[in-house]
Amino acid sequence: MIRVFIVDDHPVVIEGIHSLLQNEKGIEWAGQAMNAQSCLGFFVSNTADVVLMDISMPGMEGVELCAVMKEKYPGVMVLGLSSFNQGLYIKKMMENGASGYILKNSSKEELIEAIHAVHGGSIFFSGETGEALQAYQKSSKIELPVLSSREKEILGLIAEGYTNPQIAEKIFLSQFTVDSHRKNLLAKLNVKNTASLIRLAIEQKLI
Amino acid sequence: MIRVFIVDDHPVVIEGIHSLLQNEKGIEWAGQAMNAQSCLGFFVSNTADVVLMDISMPGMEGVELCAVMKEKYPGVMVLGLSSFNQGLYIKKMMENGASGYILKNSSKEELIEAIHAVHGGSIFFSGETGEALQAYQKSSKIELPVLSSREKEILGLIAEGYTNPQIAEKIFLSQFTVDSHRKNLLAKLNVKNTASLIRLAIEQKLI
DNA sequence: GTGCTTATCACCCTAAACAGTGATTCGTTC
DNA sequence: GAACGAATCACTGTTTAGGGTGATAAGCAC
Repeated sequence: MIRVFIVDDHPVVIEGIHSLLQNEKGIEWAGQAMNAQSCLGFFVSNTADVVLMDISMPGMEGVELCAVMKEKYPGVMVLGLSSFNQGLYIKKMMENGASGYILKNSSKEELIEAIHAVHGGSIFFSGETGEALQAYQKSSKIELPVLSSREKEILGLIAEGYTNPQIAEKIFLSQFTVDSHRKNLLAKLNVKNTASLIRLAIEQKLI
Repeated sequence: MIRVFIVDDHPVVIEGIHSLLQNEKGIEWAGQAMNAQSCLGFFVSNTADVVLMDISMPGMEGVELCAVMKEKYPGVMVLGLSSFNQGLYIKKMMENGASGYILKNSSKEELIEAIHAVHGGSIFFSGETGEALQAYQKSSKIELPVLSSREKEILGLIAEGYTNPQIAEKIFLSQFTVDSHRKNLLAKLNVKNTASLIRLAIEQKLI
């Protein structure tokens, strides 16, 4: 019987996975937590075999929690869990001792396969995340360039759907200036257009 | 022994819960406060394991107090407490680090169960509040229109940074066609430009 | 068959985005 | 005080996006 614990700051995800694992033989629901503290609190007086851990919790809470858990309870296997496919986070999780990584929208079969694999001491990556990790390790050890506060401000407004003229009016600048900032954003983040910019910004939690 | 503290601006509620918890083994009365300042003052030189917190205090005092408490004393578990079953407040409380939520008219058994659950690091919702949260979270999501497979395909390519002419070449269509699909995406998802489109698509997990 | 949706293609026009270049001011750092 | 990055503004292009309109064909539902 594999005891599974989950840490995620989204109740819906907890519920969803709980219902997926319910009635699954060989798997037992150990408990749940919505933040790192709750998780650590649980393990003071309880234990589990596998911890499903959301790594995109506020700040680096997921990644740090993983490190703490593996230091205190090395026998507990950590399976990273996130909404999207992000190389940087996956890599950090693995460096901190995680045993695998799957997406929240994984199928029930994949989830259960991952839990069994990890419990048996294997490393498990769902197909997509494996590709992301490889892609990340190949290409980008690129530290995110530092964005100035003005650039972050404009990036946020772009993401909200404002055009350059609208942004210019909104924050009392020339549209030439907004245009410049926008081009600098594209250059700094090494993307070619708005679509890529917004996607990168969201994935890197810049907005 | 779980030390329970209560914050509520209604003396009657404090008294009522005090008497409910009196003589309950495993639970100790840590103290009480009638506003946020008093509560913070108490925790300067004292502590508790679980704080029952009225979130419908004047203004947003409850919600804000919750955030402050969890920042200063993350080990203290906050259990939201209110007369009404209001999704928005529940959601805000949870976002600010609360571990659960119950109604003031909950039974003694439910109250005690909630305190133990929260103290153990779990999340606890009384049945009704759970429904309210779900209802709220549903309503906060947009009724997503159905996208055709072609539209989803093109949406994905847009998100990867391809322009319309590039997409047209890639999937052997006229760029007029790609243009049409793109405009339909904007119309269906009710957004005005690429930035909003990509943001919505990611947030709604369309890509 | 009639109506509906999807998928395809076409054109016109305006607005916005993107590319390149260069400039001034201001504050900080060395 | 020289060097640097930030923030600002300016001009000129080309490309792309977005708004509007309309058409044809295939497939499905009633």
